[in-house]
Amino acid sequence: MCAKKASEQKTEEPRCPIRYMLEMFNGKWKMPIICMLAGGVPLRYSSIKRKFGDITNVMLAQSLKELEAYGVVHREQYNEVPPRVEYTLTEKGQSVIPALTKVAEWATESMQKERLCGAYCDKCVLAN
Amino acid sequence: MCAKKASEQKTEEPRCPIRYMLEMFNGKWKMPIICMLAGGVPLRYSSIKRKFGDITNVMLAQSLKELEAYGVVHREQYNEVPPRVEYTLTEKGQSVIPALTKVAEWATESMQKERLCGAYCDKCVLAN
DNA sequence: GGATAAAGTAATAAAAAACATACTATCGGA
DNA sequence: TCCGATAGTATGTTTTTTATTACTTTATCC
Repeated sequence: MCAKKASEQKTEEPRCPIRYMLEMFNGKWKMPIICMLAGGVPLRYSSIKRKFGDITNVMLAQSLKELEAYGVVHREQYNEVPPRVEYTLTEKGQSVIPALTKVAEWATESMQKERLCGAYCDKCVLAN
Repeated sequence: MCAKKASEQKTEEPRCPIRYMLEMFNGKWKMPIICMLAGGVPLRYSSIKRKFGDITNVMLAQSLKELEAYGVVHREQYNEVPPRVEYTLTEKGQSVIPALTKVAEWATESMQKERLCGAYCDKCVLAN
């Protein structure tokens, strides 16, 4: 009836949208990457890596690849030497920003109420 | 300057609200539990367990305990036999619902565009 | 000719999350 | 006296994530 990804064929239940989102953005880095790209400026692999400071090649490459597979991140490769690869949000990726911003606003307010210094984040564009 | 939880004392950086949220709702079950409680009806331990169907005692008890520690879930114990314990969202827990609803709406639209049958979820109240 | 930069990959190890199974206390009812 | 229901705990195992370290390619610069 409805097309499903191979990994989801096993269940015929209607899928929970929250779980769909959790699957797409699972792990430690995917949402922060989306936030970082939310500014609209194309970012190179090395630039993302430098901005985070504490992400490994393995995690960054894997996260970007999975986000690309989900259609939220676009990878543009320029055949230069040394190679240049730029990442941007796709239309789908951009479409999640308003919702993520809501979440970031809520989180910022919560942190402020608890005096947890959540005033701003220098790595992502949201809630600034 | 700002009060911080013990676990966060190590870093003096401003915290990213998205990471704060990810820490609070980490794992497979916490967001779905919040969604399930979003209806406003107090739910018993066994009732939550039954609604999910595939959550273990360990995961449910642990998730509820952590959500309680973060102040988003309230646990009310009635000293009856057999024991009765009811869970509800706290004010803080309720305050996240609009943001989560935005996310659920985005996810539902995405799933529909991809024909992934995301029309509704019978376990949570959001995006219905 | 060797160092350097970018954007990764490969292989392995460590840590964390999730799962499976069994078990507990208490009291009322059959 | 044994059974069942509730709300979990205890313990061990498997699975998944994350981290560590080293390595690759290509062409230009010194």
